[in-house]
Formats: sequence, C-alpha cells, structure tokens
Amino acid sequence: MPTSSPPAGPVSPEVADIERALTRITYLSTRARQHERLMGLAGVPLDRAAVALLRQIADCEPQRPGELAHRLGVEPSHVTRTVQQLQKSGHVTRVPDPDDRRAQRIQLTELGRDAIARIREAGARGMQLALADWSPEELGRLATLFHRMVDDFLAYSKHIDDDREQEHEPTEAPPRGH
Amino acid sequence: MPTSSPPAGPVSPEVADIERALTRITYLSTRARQHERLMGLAGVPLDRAAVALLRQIADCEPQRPGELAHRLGVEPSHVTRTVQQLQKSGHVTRVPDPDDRRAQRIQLTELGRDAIARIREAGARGMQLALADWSPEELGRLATLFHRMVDDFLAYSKHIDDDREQEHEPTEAPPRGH
DNA sequence: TATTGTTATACTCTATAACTATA
DNA sequence: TATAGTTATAGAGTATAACAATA
Repeated sequence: MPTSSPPAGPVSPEVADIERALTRITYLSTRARQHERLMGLAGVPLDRAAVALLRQIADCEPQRPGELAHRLGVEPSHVTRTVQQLQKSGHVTRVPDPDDRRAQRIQLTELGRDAIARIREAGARGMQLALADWSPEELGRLATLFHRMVDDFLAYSKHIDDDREQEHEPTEAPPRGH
Repeated sequence: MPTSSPPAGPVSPEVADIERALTRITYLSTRARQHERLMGLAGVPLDRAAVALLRQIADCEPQRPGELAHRLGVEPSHVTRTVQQLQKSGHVTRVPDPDDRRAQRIQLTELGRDAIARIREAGARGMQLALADWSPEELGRLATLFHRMVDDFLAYSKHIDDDREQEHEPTEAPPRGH
C-alpha cells in the first residue's frame, strides 16, 4: 500500500493561487486578536469555540450533539464541553430527543439567537467596509463563486470520508476494479 | 466613548453570504483531522503552527522574527518557539542580520523549501479534485476575485491597526481631516 | 452488542509577563 | 531609554481514552 502517493498531475496556477489566499486568510482570521475585535464590535463575550458551535447550531436547530460534532469536524466530547458552557451562559437549552432517549437536542435561546445575529452582523459589516470599493456586481460574482467553492469542498470532503469508511468496514459487495 | 457601536447601516446579502461561507470553511480547514490528512498527502510531518510559519517564511525570506510575528498576527514569543522547533527539525536556519545585531533573519533550508512545496502542492491538488467540475474560466474568475478580497482584507486590517496606534500615541502633527 | 453521549485527562497552540541584549 | 528578541509560564481549544446509558 503506497503511503505517500506520488504526484499525479499538474495543478493549475489559479488553484495554486486560491490555495495560498485561502490558507493566509484562514490563519489570520482565526487569531485571538481578530476574535476579540469582533466580539467587541458585536458586544458579545464568547470565546472562539463557543462562537463556532453557536453558528452551527443556528444553521439548523435543534440538533443532536453528535451531528454538531460531525458538521464541525470535531470530536463529540468537545461539543459536550462547549454546550455545557453555552448552557451556563444562557445561550442554548437542551430539549429531549423524541426519537432517541440517549440524546438531547440543542436549541438556541433568545439570548443565543441575538448573540449570533450580532456576531454575523458585525463580521459582515467589517467585510463590507473592507470591500467598500467593490461594485454590487463584483460582490455578487464573488459570493456566487465562493459559495459554490465551499459547497464543493464540503461535498468532496464527505466523499473522501465515505471512501475511508469503506476501507475499514468489511466490504459487503466484492470490490471491483482499483 | 461609545463601546458597543450602534448599527450603522444595512449589510448587503452578498457580503453576509460571503461572511458565512468564509467562517465555515475557515473553521473546517483548521481542524486537526484536515491537517493530518494534508500532511499525509504531502509526506511532511509538521504541526499546524510550524506549517503556518513556514509558509510565511517562504513568502519572503530571509525575515526577522518580529516581522514574521507581525505578518502572522501572533506574538513574537510564539515565533521564537516555533522557529526553534523548525531549526531542530532542519527546516530553517538563522543568519545574522547585517543591519541589527539584536536580530537574526530566518531562512529556509533545502528541506524546508521542499516541505513547503509539497504541502502547497498537496493542498492545491486536493482543491483541484474538489473543483474538478469547474471550467478554467470559472476558476480564473474565482482566483482573481478571491485574491483581491484577501488583499482588501489585509489592507483594511492594516488601516484599522494604524488608527488604533494613533489613538494611543501622542499626536506629533495636528490631525487634519481624517 | 452497537451507538450515542459524557467525564477525565492530556496535548497543541498561542498569549502574557518577566527578562536580556543591542540600538 | 526604546526596541527586538527570548525564556518561562499559563490559558484556551481540542483530541484521546475510559465509561455510562440507551438502542
């Protein structure tokens, strides 16, 4: 089994460019300073872990902890911990899962809903200022392309995970090819 | 001095959309699992902190530790620590700064140069696969817009920092306009 | 027995504070 | 005295491992 797969073909310069830009902005935007600035603007005192989780909950609630962990790409124990904090601070509540008594679904409170709205608003407002020179058409094009890129990344990532799962599971059907 | 600044105007839906997509991909791409996968593909055993620093060094070498810290948005002590690791592992060396004997500039070794090339290649290759359906024109448009977005973010961020500095420093010249 | 979630623990990454050396 | 860097320390964020409860 070849561990370090050999180069398989050239990479387009555009993609290489995107890769650099994305890693750069990714690192910068996850620094503590940046986070503090955002929390200051939003008037919300939450740490980074809590914000990431709260965003995910807001996207589709009520959700089970396991589902949240999966979507965020973190371990379930981390979700447990962070949910407990958010519960103490009054940003989320738990409601029993009608289908499975092992689980409890996580739901935003009014405070949590308000917090996430402020955070998103503050973040978007900062971007708006940074991109003040852009025409509405340019912004629209970027939004469309970027959104599509993220969707494709997520789909590809899911695809990879499924493949990896198959490798470890006993194959039910005989493997064909490859 | 108003601490929680009141809403100052509407945010365009496009920008709000970009903000969501960016934070999502940002969080996911900085998870440990994702990093391990990348290192596996690249055949390079480096932790996240080391990779971030190595990328920055590769962008413009040789650089002083303070400059690296500034560009990465981290504290100088973190750079010190990470450079020491990279030096032990043979990815960077230090050369005396001719202009300032307090500092030593950081430079990639052959191993370091190779490592960063592999990492970038592996990252870009993964993206290429995820975006396999895109036409070259679409990729080009995204690359252009995205690159410009990142540049504008950096410029805006610098602008903010400068303003903050001025607030704390005694003004030397009388402030004119704004 | 398998799945879901939690508790306990440890490790990685990064910041803060105190210190050193040169400017 | 101010600046650049380092050392020492601590904290936040997240993973791993062991466990409990329900399916």
